Amino acid sequence: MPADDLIAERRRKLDQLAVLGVPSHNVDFTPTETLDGARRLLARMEVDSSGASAADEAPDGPEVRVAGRVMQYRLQGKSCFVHVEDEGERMQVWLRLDRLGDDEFAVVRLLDLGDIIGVRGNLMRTRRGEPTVLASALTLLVKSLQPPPEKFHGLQDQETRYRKRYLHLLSSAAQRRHFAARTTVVRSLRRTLDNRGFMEAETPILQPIPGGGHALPFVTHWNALHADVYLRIAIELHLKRLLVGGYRRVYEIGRVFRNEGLSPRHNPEFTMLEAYEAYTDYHGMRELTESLIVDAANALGPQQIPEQDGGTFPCDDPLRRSFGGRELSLTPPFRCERMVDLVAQACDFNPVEAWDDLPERAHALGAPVPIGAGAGAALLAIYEHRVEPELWDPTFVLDYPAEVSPLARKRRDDQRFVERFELVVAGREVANAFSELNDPLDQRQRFEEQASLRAAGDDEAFPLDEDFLEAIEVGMPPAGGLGIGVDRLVMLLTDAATIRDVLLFPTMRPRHREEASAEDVNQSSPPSAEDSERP
RNA sequence: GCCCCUUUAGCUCAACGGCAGAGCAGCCGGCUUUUAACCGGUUGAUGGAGGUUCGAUUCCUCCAGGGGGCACCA
Repeated sequence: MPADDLIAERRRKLDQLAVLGVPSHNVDFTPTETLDGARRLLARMEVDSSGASAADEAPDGPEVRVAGRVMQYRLQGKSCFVHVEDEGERMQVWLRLDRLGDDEFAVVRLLDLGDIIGVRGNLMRTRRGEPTVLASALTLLVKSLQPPPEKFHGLQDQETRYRKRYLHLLSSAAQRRHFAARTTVVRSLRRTLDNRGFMEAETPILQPIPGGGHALPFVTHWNALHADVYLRIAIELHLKRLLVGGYRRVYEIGRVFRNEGLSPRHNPEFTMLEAYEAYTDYHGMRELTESLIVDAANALGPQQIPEQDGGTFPCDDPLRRSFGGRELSLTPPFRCERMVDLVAQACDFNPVEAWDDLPERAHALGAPVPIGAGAGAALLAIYEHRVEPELWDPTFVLDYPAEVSPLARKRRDDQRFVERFELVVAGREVANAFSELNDPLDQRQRFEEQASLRAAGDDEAFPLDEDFLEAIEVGMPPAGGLGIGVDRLVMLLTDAATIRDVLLFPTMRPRHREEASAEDVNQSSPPSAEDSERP
């Protein structure tokens, strides 16, 4: 039956309800118990009465009011069982003609899966032992006009799951728990930072010059100024300005936007945590990173972890987790290695000694090196090609080539490297941090190197940001800075295979060409500034 | 951007190139302790456009969406 017919059928029921004088949307119903609370109340009552009233001829238990969405509906003549669901809990409701009377039972006959109802009634157990509210009054709170997903198999279609997440969520308690876990992680990140005296800041998303990361920005248009502006690709440069302004510890958890394709690990908009602390360096950030991750894992609690024979066993240590069918240990302290040492172990040469040969060696190893790349970029390419995918348990990879780190402070003992680490877990980068460059002369020089890369065609090289340089010239305290891809961290901690499984509303292509062109029309004739003047 | 897979009823799934089936949901009828309730009846579909063929859900081409991989990317 076409969807339109199913909707028409439900609208027909609205008309019938109107004839009965029953509003389709009611607001004056206040539950006395959550479904879980009602269940516990029943259990408590049974304990208090020493089980004496558990017999099937038992009188009614305490009266409650509960509400929820109708997920199952079993009408049998003059009696009807429904399961309502709310906050991930389900509870059976028993609607009987002899309790409700003809008028309200007529409403029962017009119920559909997906409706939201409120029930006043008494707690009891049915013959099969199921906790049940035996209804003495029924209030239709919301009539649903759309057919819900299949009640047993749920919503299987990946595309619909992503595009209509509300359907996915309402048909799957497991999904709701999954996304609640994301909130638990984010809340834990904030708590860890707040406890350490960090101040949460909100900095601009619309920026005249996008900076702080290697990425292409989205461009948008500011009508009033007849000027293009960019959506931020990183938070970094504004948080550093706040250090100049005198805050000692600042952070932001917010959305950044990168003009890239989609993949299981990439969404064009994603959530970044960046934190900056004065008078410390990347070693301080290392300690902070470890705490953030350990705290988040502990906040999530234990998880089933995989066994060699393919099974799983429950483990009460939240730091022993499962990812992709393999055990992952987040037990601190995390391993800590210099990039050059890791490369030396994986290949049979010392990259520091072979410095000038690195582009050639990278090429020989099949590591993709950008054209015109120097030794530093080649070292990074070798590392990413040969080492990074093999790192499983958390590993801090220290001391990146200066060439690929234009915002990090150089090592005093070797100017070819900067004080920077990335934390790699399960072959993926989860965090990136460095001792922040606060020498304006060095910073200007690095920007100029980037500018020449830009001129050579690297459109992801950093643009020179004069306003930022001016801020650094005022004087930024020595500081450590940290960035964590929150979505990827959540993936790790919740064993999610794709970033879309940790984003409530992942970016999707417009479904039809018509949709896309409709947006084009809007963009080509935006409302003028005069038309949209605020009151 | 490239390669592979995929798209059948509102949902979940079938169908050697030969009349497109089922379960759930819906509709009609029955049923006052059901549990994916049950019983009888019933409505409803091949992503879009071409092509090959007597005949296309099936084979081919193109387009669109989705999934996976590569590349880009952190």
